[in-house]
Amino acid sequence: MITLEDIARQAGVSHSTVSRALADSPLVNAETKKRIQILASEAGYQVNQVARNLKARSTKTIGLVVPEVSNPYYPKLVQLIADLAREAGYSLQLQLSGTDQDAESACLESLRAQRVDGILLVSGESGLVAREHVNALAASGVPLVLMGWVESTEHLDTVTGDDAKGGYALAQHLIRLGHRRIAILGKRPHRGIYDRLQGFKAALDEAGVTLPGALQVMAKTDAEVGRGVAQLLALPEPPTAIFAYQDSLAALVIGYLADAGISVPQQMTVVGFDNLDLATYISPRLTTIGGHIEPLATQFVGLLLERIQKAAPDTAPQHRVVTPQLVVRKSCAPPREKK
Amino acid sequence: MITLEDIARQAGVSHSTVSRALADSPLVNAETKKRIQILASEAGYQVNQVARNLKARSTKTIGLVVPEVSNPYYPKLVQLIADLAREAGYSLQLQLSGTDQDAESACLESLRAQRVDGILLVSGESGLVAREHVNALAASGVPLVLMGWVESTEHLDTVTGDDAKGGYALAQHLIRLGHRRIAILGKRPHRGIYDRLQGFKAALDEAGVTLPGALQVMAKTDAEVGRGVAQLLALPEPPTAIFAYQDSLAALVIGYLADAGISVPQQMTVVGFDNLDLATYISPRLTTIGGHIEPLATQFVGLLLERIQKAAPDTAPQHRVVTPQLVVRKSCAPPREKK
DNA sequence: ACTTTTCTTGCAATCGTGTGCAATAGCATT
DNA sequence: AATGCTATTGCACACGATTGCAAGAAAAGT
Repeated sequence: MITLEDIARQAGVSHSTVSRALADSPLVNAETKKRIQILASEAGYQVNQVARNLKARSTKTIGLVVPEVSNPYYPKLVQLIADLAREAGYSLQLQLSGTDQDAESACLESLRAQRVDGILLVSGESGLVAREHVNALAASGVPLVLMGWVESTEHLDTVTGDDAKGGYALAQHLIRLGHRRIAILGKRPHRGIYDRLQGFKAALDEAGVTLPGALQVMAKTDAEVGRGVAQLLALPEPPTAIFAYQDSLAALVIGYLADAGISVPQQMTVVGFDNLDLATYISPRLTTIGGHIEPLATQFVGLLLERIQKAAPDTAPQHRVVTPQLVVRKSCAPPREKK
Repeated sequence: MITLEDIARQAGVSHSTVSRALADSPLVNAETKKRIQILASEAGYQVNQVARNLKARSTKTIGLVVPEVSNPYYPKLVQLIADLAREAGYSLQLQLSGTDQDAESACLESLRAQRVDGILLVSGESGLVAREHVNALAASGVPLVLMGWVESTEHLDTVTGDDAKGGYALAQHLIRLGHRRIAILGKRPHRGIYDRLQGFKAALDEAGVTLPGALQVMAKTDAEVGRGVAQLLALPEPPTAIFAYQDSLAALVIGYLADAGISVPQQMTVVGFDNLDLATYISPRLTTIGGHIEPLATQFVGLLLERIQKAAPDTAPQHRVVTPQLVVRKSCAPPREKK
């Protein structure tokens, strides 16, 4: 690999002059500057960022920790974050924390070792696993913003979607359509999911709609979602609408309903949450809650950049909240008349 | 940020000793080693990878260039690559080249500047944009493996899926089911798509099935896919099967068919390509071509690691090909009897 | 007691850039 | 001609870690 020194030798000057020439410093004679620049570009010189980073004590890189990227929610987020980071002149160091317990800590360690300028942490379903690591990082002054629904993080910068409001809007929508027997179906709930449910249930309560236990189904695997759907259909009084609290779940539910010969929305209303691209790929296109991911990404990156660039880092922790909205598509209809 | 020197001062030794102690070198007295290790961990010392990388002239990082991550094909690939890289002890530097023409070059420049140990390049729909950059990189000895369907890359290491075989298998499947009027629908084709079509057409040819121009629809946007579907349905003799050569397209097609009151597979057979998770989310679950992404990722990373670790870098370029397989699900049925 | 070996440690150079400071030369000012 | 100013360049150190080499002490051998 070719260095400043190599160029310097060719040009018959010192490496300092080359460094300055390539930085377009006014401290270099205009002609030699030009000459060096041409020489360097011909030689295919490329600055060694590692050395530069060491000297500059900054890497112009932000670390992004995300549980996985096979779950379609995250890629959308990653794409937005990557674009924003690039715009701001930062590289992205992606770390996938997976579902493994230790991995989240390992990711943070690695990012710290690599001296990223700041860290964006998206906690997974199991919540904030590496709590002590995060606290240590924050204490040592590494800019860090947390996304997600984790408790006891008042001392950290956070960005969160107001899932309760989303759930509320969704329930309201179903009630307005006339539904009274509404089921909830999902995988093991974590904090964010919990908020969705709370909001949803609050709206039901206000409308005087009851939610018997038989209409609340928890499934762990895809196959269990199938069994859950069958279970709901087998009830003496089956629901007229199902709230699957993630779009991918809703897609599965629609699939299993189709297996049972039930068409959506004619015979059953289904709604999801998050408004992933997936929601427009399935048929019927899904009514869901959306519009929050973009502002979440914007706030996420924006807050981190503020922390990185601010000289005074000890302002009070911020908690930014983004409100999602109802996205009405084709998966809902009024309930059929009872016969 | 705390350095070796700081620990050294606390321990009353030189920084060299600390370095050796933390590396668990046998050149340090067992007791002092222990003492230093404890001291360092208490102080929360974390090695500065930037400095270490500079000295080691290696970063234990591989760069991954991917067009985007919002197209569901890529996240699956990224996830697999990330997992493999981590297993091998490498970090991942993700770069999104987007659709912009210059961006691909910029990504490569950036990765080279950061002195990644090797580069994985996935070319986008428009083919290999940064051809001269890639050649320069390869010539300068940076390990680089290319994925994708790009012409004139015999001098580079490549990993490719045998899309022609996939297309062939798909057509065969449709023909066996009895279909004779089969439409092809897709977005602007690039090289990989081209192979899919060639294989597909070859199988049709062999079976003596003709493919009139009216049954080949190209769409640029999602909306045009809708118009394309309408167009096909409006034909005097509409097709009995549609090959949408990406799963996401197939999903859209099924959606538009539903809009027109056509049910899949009873009234129309639809097949896709790639076997994304999406294929099981939509209903009916999609018959498609799959199983290639995992081995693609394995070969991709494996070949790069071989190049990185091999002392002799001038072996002949390799071209690894992965054969995909037919995945039969629920989106196909024999054609209806003509009335 | 003297030499040789073994352990342990520190010195100093290195990786490639960036930059404060000093040095030199050229030119203008008086 | 002496002085001051400016433009240009190089020296040398710093960033934080690794590592070959030498040095010193302790132990062992004769």
